[in-house]
Amino acid sequence: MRDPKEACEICLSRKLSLFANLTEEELKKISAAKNMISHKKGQTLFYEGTKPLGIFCVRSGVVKTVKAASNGKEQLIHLAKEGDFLGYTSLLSDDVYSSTSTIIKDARVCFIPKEAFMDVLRKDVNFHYKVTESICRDIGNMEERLTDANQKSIRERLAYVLLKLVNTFGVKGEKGEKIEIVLSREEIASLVGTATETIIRLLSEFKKDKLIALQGKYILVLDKKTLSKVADFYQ
Amino acid sequence: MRDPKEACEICLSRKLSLFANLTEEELKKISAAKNMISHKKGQTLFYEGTKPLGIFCVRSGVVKTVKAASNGKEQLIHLAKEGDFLGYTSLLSDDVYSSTSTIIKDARVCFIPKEAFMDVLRKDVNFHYKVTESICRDIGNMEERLTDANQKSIRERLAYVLLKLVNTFGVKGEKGEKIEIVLSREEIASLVGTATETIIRLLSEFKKDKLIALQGKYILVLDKKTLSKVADFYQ
DNA sequence: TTTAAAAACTGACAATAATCACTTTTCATA
DNA sequence: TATGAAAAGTGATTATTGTCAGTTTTTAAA
Repeated sequence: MRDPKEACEICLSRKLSLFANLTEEELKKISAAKNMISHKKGQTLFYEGTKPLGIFCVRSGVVKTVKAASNGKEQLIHLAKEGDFLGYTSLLSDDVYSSTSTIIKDARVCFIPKEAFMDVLRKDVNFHYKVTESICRDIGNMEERLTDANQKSIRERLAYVLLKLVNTFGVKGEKGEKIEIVLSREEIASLVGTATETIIRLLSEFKKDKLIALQGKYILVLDKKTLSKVADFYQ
Repeated sequence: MRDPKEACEICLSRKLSLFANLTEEELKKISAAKNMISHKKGQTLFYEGTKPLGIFCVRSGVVKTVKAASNGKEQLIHLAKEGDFLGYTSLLSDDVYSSTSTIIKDARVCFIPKEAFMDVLRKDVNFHYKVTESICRDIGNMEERLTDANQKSIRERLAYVLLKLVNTFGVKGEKGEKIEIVLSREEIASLVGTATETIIRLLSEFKKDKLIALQGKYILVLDKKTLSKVADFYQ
């Protein structure tokens, strides 16, 4: 569904994004070129293997990015929220999308065509710097995730993933912090890199140990401190 | 050991690097600011957690980059050879080094101080593009590695690592391709993300199955086709 | 409200990989 | 070339995780 545009100049999510410090003029250019589209859970923004024609900027909602392994399994690479850009690394390396992005919480997403984006990148050195800086930070994060994936047990990794989720999507309540995003057991499994059944079993162990609680579809993190310990060391 | 400088202008490795298309003037600036240092196997270029003061460019030899997991284990992140840059993502994200880089094959490495590097980056938009493009490609590679790490068995991953090594360091011989780099079983284990004993056992299986052969310290890849199959599917 | 499908969950079992406690081989150097 | 240390290799055992074959619960739509 194509929405009436909301100008980038007045967009609140923008403040959180790489566009935070663009000039009025640059924002107008992008606003003029972009589309804002409302998406329902389950809709897909782009598919692995197709060619990027621009970049996506999340106004609201949550988008998951998934990569297919050559043996058919799937890896959840990233969860994008308000202010996050999607698909720009493929655009910038002039490659096809390395992964598929799908809405998992109803979202409004702006699409900015390649030319408008590249134009700002070309003309605004500060913006280019910010982009570079952000990508370099991503590399650091990926190195850490790779290290964890290879050197830690599933139990440690799940604990770590829960802590990351609570950092990004956590909302403090009376008892513990609620992860304000619904992920199926299968999706958590694909994020951690394990079988769905293993996630189910570990979550109920964590629950038994009072590290987490379940509130309907949501996970409440009760004991971050102990969870951090579980994430770091074989107990 | 500090060496007499070899000017970037006449450096053969440069053609393989991100510096390939710099102007004469830019190269002179960098040449003037840099140091070339010869390193023996085992010496370390920089340590995880320290602040980058510039970037490293490999003239010859091989450098491994290793990251410590929070549980004390180690992950081999990258093997850099002639023409490869090291430490620039940490520099560009204004962060401490996320990993440690150590020589594993006697090397000559140039150190380019931050200011000289940033100066070229600031003034030469094309160079900045090339850097961005390269980092974005790295992101794609890391996504693939993460997916493999999480979704594949050790056997598949070892097969995949051997294929990657032969692509990068392979030299064709009469029978198969020789991986022209000496890695200990422990280092291969840290690259694949498993125990040393597991690597030893799998390598001798691969040898038994005539996928590889051992020639002293070197590994010969005999059957890339079957190895690719092993890398992709549970047999 | 019924009903079919999807998701969550459980238990048994098998497979994979880690760990430990060695032996053997290789290598550097005294 | 002797020798001690490091690396490679082996075997037995255990722990972890995956797979399969279900049941139960939840959800969405008729």
